[in-house]
Amino acid sequence: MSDSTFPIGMKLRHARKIKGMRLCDLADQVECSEGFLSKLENDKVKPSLQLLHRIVAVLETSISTLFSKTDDSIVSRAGTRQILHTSNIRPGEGVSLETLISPSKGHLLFGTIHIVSAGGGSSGTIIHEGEELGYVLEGELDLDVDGTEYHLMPGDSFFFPSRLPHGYRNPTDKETRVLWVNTPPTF
Amino acid sequence: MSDSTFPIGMKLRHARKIKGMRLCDLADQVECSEGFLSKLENDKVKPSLQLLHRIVAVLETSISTLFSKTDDSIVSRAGTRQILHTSNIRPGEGVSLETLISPSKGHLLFGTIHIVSAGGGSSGTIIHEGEELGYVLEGELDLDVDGTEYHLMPGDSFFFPSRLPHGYRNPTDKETRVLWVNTPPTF
DNA sequence: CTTATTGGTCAAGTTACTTGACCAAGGGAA
DNA sequence: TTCCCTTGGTCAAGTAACTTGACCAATAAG
Repeated sequence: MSDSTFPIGMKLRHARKIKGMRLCDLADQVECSEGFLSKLENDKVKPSLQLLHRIVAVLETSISTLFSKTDDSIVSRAGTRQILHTSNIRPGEGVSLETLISPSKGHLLFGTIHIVSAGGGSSGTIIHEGEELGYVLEGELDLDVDGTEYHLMPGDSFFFPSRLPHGYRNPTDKETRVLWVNTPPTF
Repeated sequence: MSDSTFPIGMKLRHARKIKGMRLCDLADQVECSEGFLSKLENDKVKPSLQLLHRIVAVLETSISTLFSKTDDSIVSRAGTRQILHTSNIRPGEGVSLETLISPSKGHLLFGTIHIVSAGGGSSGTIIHEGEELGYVLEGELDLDVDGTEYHLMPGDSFFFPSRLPHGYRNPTDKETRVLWVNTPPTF
């Protein structure tokens, strides 16, 4: 039973929740039984590779993501974290990401510190599934969610479903740092 | 019915969930019916002030907190947030939770600021499903995860699967504030 | 050809919450 | 007083979503 079973249940459940599906919805689309999916999400059965394939297809994730080892460095120290510059990827945005959780996929949570330089901001309002939670550590931020703009000061926080179109900008001439957590990386 | 009823239902539900109580548990302690509490949390009835008093006593919140205006669901401002006291923790070991996410059902993310008073901390290492992410805003924290202790300073962060036994303590004589996000909301 | 094991199905059970029917107590107005 | 009506509840049946146990077809092994 529970020999060397890799615990993918929780990840599957999360992937399903992200899509707002019930077990019966998923069972419907995957064409298997609801009960089996329940047992699967509770790590009480092992699925066939074929079935698993159909499941990850519907949930829009991948088997490799599912089985990737979740990084176990528990604590990350201030100043020691990997910093990614989005301008290396898409030029001219002036946003850096300090990774709180090593983005080794398969996590349910994803956390970064958005370091938004003066005048910088996000570009394309990315719309995806999941939820976003943020907390302004330092500086100010103009956050635009679903057409409404919010001016945030240190200590303010925000929360919204990722499906709402959203973007942000730092209107000041000082750097802004925002702790940003969202559900899953979708890698 | 829904005339000028201030919507306290969700806040009550949230306060209850924080304490890990079911409707029947609360009904038991408050000495009223489960059904009435359900309707109350769904803003379908108005309670007597007496009953409400007993409820907030058990949930360790206050009527004034309950009726304080929570602004828009997306942004919550520093200093305006609901504060809950956890007391399934040993008495006198002050930990308060400042809720970042205005309580609503079905969220994937749950975020609070743990305000740990000098010498305070969690007691029973609670084990549940999901993942935990934290960031020390201010003060210091001794975090114990799966038998290993970490001493955290401001700006340090941590991340671990909730299934690992964990607890924390503030070893200093200054208040510590930790931004804490987890998934799923404590059920 | 038996006998086990694997990968499932199906329907009954459980949990936690919700809802509708009802009811006792108090407070006017006639 | 009696009648009615609102308020603040109770109680038990209903429901949504998940879980579990019994079982079964199709290989695989002896």
